[in-house]
Amino acid sequence: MKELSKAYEAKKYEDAIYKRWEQSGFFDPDVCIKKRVSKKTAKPFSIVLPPPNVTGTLHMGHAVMLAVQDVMIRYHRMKGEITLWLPGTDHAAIATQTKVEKMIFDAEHKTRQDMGREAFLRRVEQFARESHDTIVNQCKKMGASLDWSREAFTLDDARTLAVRTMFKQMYDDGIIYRGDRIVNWDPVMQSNVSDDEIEWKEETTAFYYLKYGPFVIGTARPETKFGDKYIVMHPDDQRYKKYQHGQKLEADWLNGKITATIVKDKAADMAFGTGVMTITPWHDATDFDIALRHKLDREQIIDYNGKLLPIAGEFAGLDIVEARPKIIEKLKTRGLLETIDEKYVHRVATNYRGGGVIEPQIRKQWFIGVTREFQRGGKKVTLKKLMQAAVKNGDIEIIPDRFNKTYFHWIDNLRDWCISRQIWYGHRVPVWYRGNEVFCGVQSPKGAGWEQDPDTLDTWFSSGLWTFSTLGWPKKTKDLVAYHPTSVLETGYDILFFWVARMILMTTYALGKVPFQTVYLHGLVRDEQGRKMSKSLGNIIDPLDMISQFGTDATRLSLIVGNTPGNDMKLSEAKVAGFRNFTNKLWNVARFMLLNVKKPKVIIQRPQGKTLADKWILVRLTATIQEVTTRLEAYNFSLAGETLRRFTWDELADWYLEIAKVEGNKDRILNYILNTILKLWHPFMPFVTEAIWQEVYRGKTVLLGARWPEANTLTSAKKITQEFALMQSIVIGLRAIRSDYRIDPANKIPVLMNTRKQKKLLQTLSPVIRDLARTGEMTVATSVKRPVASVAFVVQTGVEVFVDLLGVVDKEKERMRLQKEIDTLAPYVASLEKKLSNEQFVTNAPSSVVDEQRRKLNETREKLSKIIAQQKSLS
RNA sequence: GGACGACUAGCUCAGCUGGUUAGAGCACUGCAUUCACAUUGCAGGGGUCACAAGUUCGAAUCUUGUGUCGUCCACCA
Repeated sequence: MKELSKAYEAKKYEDAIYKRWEQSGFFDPDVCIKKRVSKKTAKPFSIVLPPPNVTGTLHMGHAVMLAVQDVMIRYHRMKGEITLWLPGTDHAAIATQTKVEKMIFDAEHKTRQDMGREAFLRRVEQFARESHDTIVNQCKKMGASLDWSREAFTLDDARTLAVRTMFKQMYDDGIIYRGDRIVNWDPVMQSNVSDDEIEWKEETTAFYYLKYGPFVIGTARPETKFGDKYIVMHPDDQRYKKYQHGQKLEADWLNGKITATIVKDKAADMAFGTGVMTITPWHDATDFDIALRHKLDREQIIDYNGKLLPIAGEFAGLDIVEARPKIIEKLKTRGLLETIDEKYVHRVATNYRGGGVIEPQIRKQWFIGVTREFQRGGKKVTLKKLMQAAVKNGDIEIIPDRFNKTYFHWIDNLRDWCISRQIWYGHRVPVWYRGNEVFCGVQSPKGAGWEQDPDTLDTWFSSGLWTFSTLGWPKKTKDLVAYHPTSVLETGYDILFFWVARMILMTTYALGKVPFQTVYLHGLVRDEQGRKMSKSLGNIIDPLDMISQFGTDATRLSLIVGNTPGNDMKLSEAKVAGFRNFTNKLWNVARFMLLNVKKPKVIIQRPQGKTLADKWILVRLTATIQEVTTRLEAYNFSLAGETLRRFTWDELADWYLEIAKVEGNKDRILNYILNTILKLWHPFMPFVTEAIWQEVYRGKTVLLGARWPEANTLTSAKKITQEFALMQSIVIGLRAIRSDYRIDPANKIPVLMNTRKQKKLLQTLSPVIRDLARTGEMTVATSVKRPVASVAFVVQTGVEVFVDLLGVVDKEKERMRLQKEIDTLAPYVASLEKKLSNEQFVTNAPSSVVDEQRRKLNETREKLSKIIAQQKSLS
């Protein structure tokens, strides 16, 4: 048997292991079925990978999602389920186009308009192709066991067919419509974006009070006010009782006299300012709604480049930012400016994709009507209702469940979804026009003279189909039947609305099914101070950097342990380093076990233990298998990892292996334990476990394809645990005294034990205790005399231990040491006595609790009295 | 304005449906180095569980309120 190197070197193994996995075919469920016995009876388990942007690079957000999903996938695969993890990338229309536009402009000083649509798109596609391999290879670096044979792209042919089919179906159902509606226009990007793509930024600006006829109106945006000719007030506002709805009046305004009309509408807030406002329906969503309600005129003031139109008179052609102070000047000279509030705080809409300030505009766009009725199973339904029902009736479970509320609240406030964009990269709206004719279809219409709609679709439209478009829809493929609905969707809570909700919308509509049964939402990875990682703060922890420094397993583990659903987590390099230490510990545990085993063998059946320690470690391992399994089933990955870590380090390495050195001859049991813990750890730390597996079993099988361990609870587990705990506390007590009294490690001092009940057990265990505590001769008896120069302590069930110091004992020091013990025990005994003398407690508390307290009281009393006796005997 | 989350040892967090003498990792202190591992071992110090009131025989855990921090949502011009 070849010896393992002293330390685990992740770099030496990882890439080769990933290749080995890919060659094994186990990533592909079809191969898995063939290679393993399980077939028809096995359950399917499927996850679609939230597709990373095709032009992106791996960041901690990706790393955490890959780690969590790979834990689930590997666990279910090992359980024997037919497990599919389907990869893909997202064309991320806006992000990618913006990136390429910038690159081209920086290098060649050309805009996309300079290049033309065709040429520009060729460049974007080329970039996406080149960039694709980067992100894919980075996913592999994380050890993700994805089935690359099924890889998809949101913009490939199969997905394009799905997108067009879906669009046409919704169009035919009247759910997709085209209309003049107010949209969020980004003048910088020259496209509109959906409501969810807006980021509100708080800003302190000046707020102007202007005279408008007999009224005073307030505005933060005087540059939009040129055309204002409606005065809106609340119908119940007593101050303006004398004005009638529809009443006309003359006002002196920016460009001279204007005829204004009174509008009574509840949208006016009586408590705000003067309670009176003028409206600009073309550039404000609220105003637009008011105008819609009362069928008012709308007029465009600002063009799509953010410049003022001729209605602004002498300001026409000016950018709104430069025009504002000039307009204020004019208002002043005309005597229309009443006052200015310089510290007005309000929120400005910006494009979250780094675009400019949003200027609402009315434009003819494509929308998905979320409240439009359509037929479904003989009933009239709406998309909103379908989305609500899927979660409300329990078809989809969201973890953590508090996000249910967030989800419902979002749906309640949901407006029609604007799906058309004026950018070029993406799915073209599948609609063609010829004169007054309109054609919507999967293929372009026959005949000449048709022109296609120039707009593209919101990237989330194609992402919304992801769970089923990746499985082959609209074709009725085997995959679609086998793996849909998918089992789990795992993603960050920050895209609950963007993506999760949209998938529910699309899937319930198109398939009448939910896209997934469980949604697991992870939190954001933040820096050690809890700040978001960002380039400008320079606090980014690069997962690839962590991998190269500490290994993939350590990086993964640091993202799993201490990470709970829906909560953000803090990450530091120190944390990753800590798990690198653990990786090495596991490696060395294996190294030790191999050195102590004659021949490595795969042992799946739990062997019988001979000694107490054997039995104990088997009890603990069995409990660990059960606990880890339960935790994983409950999506409690962090606790599963901690459970395993505790077993491996605290129980196996610190106790059992040390005892194995003394007892020896443990081939069978060591083989079994090693085999089992490698399997248990594999989902969390795939590389180091596979590396050990390959070294141990000479590459005959892959751990990736091994079966998850199972074990029935052992009988007499409780007795075994108690006896072992007694042994542990004796060892710990002895070590503490050695440490306290600075006893040289080479000094093997004699120990005597007084015990009634455990004499035989302790006699059997003395060789182990002697070795672990490094003591000398050990006497166990029912009543031994305490040596003159000795110190003592008491452990469970009244076992008294005397350590013979073979010299003079510092009586004062010993008295103090015992006193300290008395000081902690005495109040405890008192509190237990008080509790048990309380009749209310004895009658109301369950008898098991009362019994337990009694037991503790007796035990502690006995211990305390012995310690007091020891203290007395000192003098 | 509404909703949600967090507040437990110096730091990061466990503590499930109320009963433990409140735990872990890191950091800290002391000791230890042929014998799997110093990316280590052994022993230790450290917490009025944010605050207040309530329910209960019993509260870190349940209820209500307060505070601090954070997140999301909302058409106040």
